[in-house]
Amino acid sequence: MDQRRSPSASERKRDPERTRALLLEAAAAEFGAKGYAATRTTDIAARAGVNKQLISYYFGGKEGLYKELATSWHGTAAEMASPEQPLDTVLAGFVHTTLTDHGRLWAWSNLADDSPPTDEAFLRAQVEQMRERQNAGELPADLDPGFLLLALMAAASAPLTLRHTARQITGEDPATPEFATKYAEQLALLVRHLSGRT
Amino acid sequence: MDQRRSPSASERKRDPERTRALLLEAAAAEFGAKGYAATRTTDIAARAGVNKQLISYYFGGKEGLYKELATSWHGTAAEMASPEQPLDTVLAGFVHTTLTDHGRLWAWSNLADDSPPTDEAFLRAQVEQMRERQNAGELPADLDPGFLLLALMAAASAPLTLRHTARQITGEDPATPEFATKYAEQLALLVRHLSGRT
DNA sequence: CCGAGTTTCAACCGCTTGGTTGATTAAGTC
DNA sequence: GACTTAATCAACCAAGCGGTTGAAACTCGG
Repeated sequence: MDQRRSPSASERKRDPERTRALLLEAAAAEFGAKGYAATRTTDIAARAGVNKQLISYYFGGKEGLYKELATSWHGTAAEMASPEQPLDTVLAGFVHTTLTDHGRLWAWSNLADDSPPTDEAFLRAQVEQMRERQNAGELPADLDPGFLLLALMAAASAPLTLRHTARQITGEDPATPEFATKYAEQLALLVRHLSGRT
Repeated sequence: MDQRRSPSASERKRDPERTRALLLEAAAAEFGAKGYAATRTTDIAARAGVNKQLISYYFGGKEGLYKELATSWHGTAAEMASPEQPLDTVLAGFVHTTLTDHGRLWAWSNLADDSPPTDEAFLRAQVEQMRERQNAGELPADLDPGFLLLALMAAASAPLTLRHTARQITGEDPATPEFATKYAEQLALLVRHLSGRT
């Protein structure tokens, strides 16, 4: 399986792990760009630079590849769940994941009926964090923490979920780091108003 | 559906307008539920209760049907653009369009690369309205009105764009009128905090 | 350097897709 | 009531889909 040995490894001709990684990366890009249904396995293989049969060989087909991605996403989400950082930093991090292939994949899977990448633990932790921020006076206490989290997450992912609308409103391409940074700053200002401090 | 005609209309055998309407309605439901790529013309025809060839006959195919829907949506959006209503009312209206087939269609088209339903005039008017609300002290003036509008629209459509996430956070089905009402109330509270009034 | 096992690929397959065809039925006209 | 036009349908089709096959290319222990 994994003979990740030192010598002659740099330009190995056959390298299954590298092939797997290439396929996962390519699949994230394709699925993220067009959604599951519109994605062609041929395109994934072409982007990865390998034969399309390898999708079946390594992942058991298109769906297996998709599910592997959906689960691997959990890790990405969790590492962003900074425990006690200021809220605007957390939001900024969230805004920036908007630009990644995994972020786009997450948006697609939220709309579709298919298996949602259930990372309930992560979400529960985030709700709890909201409640703490409310207790600390950082956020208004009369709001339901769950709904508040939902609204903030949705607002943060606007460049992704409302991509065309965002472009029409601002005249800029929302899929750029510059846009994300600027938008995150505005969100920081917004939550500052929420906390009562002008 | 609506047989609003006087003579012998109740059970007409051939009725092209009715057929067109049935197809449009069915297409909105199917496209809204699964997105363009995953929708099968056979399913649309079956839901409408007509032969699938009529899609080509009346709309020139699947894509023509989709585009017809995308343009007809503009009207729906515009009528919601209430000129001088309180902001929370506007937001509540927006939250509730989340439940409609057209709303779901809008969400899908925002993610996809395909022709965005450009209703620029509507959006420009909304931005201008934001600016007025800022001048009136209803909203903080140090925020960019475009970004503010974007954030509020994204937050309002959270039950739609972050459907699974919303369900996991709240434990309820976000696609119900009850949820929309409750969520709209929370948003109203939120914007009240934004305006500075506790 | 050989043989066993792994990794890769070109070619192919059955199925589903969106769309078309040609015929059938109803409505309007004189 | 024959003729024309519009509306509807069942059957069919080429193209594209995801997936499989069987063998070639490679790696590595002996």
